[in-house]
Amino acid sequence: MRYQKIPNETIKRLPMYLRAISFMSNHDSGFISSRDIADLLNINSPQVRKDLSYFGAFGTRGTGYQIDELKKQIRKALKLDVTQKAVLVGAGKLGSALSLYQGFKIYGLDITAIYDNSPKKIGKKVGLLTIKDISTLQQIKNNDIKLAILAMPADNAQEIADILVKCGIKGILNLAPCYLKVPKKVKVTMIDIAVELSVLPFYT
Amino acid sequence: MRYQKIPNETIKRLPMYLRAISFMSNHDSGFISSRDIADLLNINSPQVRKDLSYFGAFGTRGTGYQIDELKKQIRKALKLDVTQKAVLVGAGKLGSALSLYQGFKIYGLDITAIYDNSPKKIGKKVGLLTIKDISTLQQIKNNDIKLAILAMPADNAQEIADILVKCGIKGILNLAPCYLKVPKKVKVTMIDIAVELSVLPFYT
DNA sequence: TCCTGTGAACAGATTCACAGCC
DNA sequence: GGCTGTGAATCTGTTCACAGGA
Repeated sequence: MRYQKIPNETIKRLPMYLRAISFMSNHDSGFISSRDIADLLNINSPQVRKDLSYFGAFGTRGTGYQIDELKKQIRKALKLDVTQKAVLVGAGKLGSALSLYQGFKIYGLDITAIYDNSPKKIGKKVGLLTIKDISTLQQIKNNDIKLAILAMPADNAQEIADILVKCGIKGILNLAPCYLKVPKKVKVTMIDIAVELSVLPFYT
Repeated sequence: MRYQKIPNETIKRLPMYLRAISFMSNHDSGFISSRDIADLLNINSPQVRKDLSYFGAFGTRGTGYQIDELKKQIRKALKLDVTQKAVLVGAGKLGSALSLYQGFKIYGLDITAIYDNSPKKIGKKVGLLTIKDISTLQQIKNNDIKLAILAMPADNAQEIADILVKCGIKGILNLAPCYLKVPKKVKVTMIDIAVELSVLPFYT
């Protein structure tokens, strides 16, 4: 395989492949084909093969992909072969829902701390984590945490984002309905459920 | 303007423009330029103009777009000029967070009901809504509801989706980490926060 | 001069067809 | 026969340059 720039769209699909494989790990043969994956995600199979081929040729012609090997390769491609620590800011309903969510595990993501500014919440437990005072957010600097989830109202999200960037955070998942200004080296993904819902009527 | 197919990417950006405008409604002049919008969203201004031009030419050269008119036109393009009713399935932490979220308003989206299967929750209130028994979900058939949000575990999401489709739902926002099989005429958007987070390390 | 509207050039992503190996 | 890997063709979306009106 010659070097090619990897499309962003490919990167977005890789975690979906990983989950699809987890769904099907009960495949008795230990192998899975590009078509198996494609059917589950409603895409076509050359797409799956092309995506995977950007990272090497680890399938077997006539047989498919060995499941454990494929998982390992996708994790490696996404840099998820080491556990990635994340910090959660905001312990409202959304934040606590996320801290209890088990779906991060298959990606090797680990929510290591949760912060809030409400005195009522600080010190309380959600799952295994104790909610910490947001004014102590700088602590994360020493803990090799590269990811953050912002699950808080929009009004002081920028302020928190600035602190996170200072603490060396490299990627932010922003669930607050506002646009964050960050240095170019920091990657921000924004999810706004209202935006996603508002697009649906167009297609009806 | 001649007829052209409207890119999906354009449709995704329109609600963002709408929110950007809402942010800036305090613009004293009553006008806003493509550059104002572009700067806020970190995109470039010809993109904004091209997107808007698919739906007609409602700007004024030298001046920009009249804010109220622009809002009206974007709402119309997205079919949000009438209130779109949505039903929420799942009254866990995520579901109740959504039912209390005020951000749907600017899009004319109205959460009209919330359902759950837990006897503990049925009958309780979240905000202004009373949680209804999921076994009565068919009620929505008579109420001109075209949208649904699935905020529930993956295990019986497909079953609920089937009922929703039978009830005439045209668009589903799926927050459960599973792929839904629905007829082609039904549009499904899936949001998986773990997937979004798992993509970030690649870019670090 | 300022800013919109838009065809044309360009860049990015998907699909396809098929060679190659099990 | 079955399934992968991949260049080439196609399709989709973005950027640019500039004409033209306020």
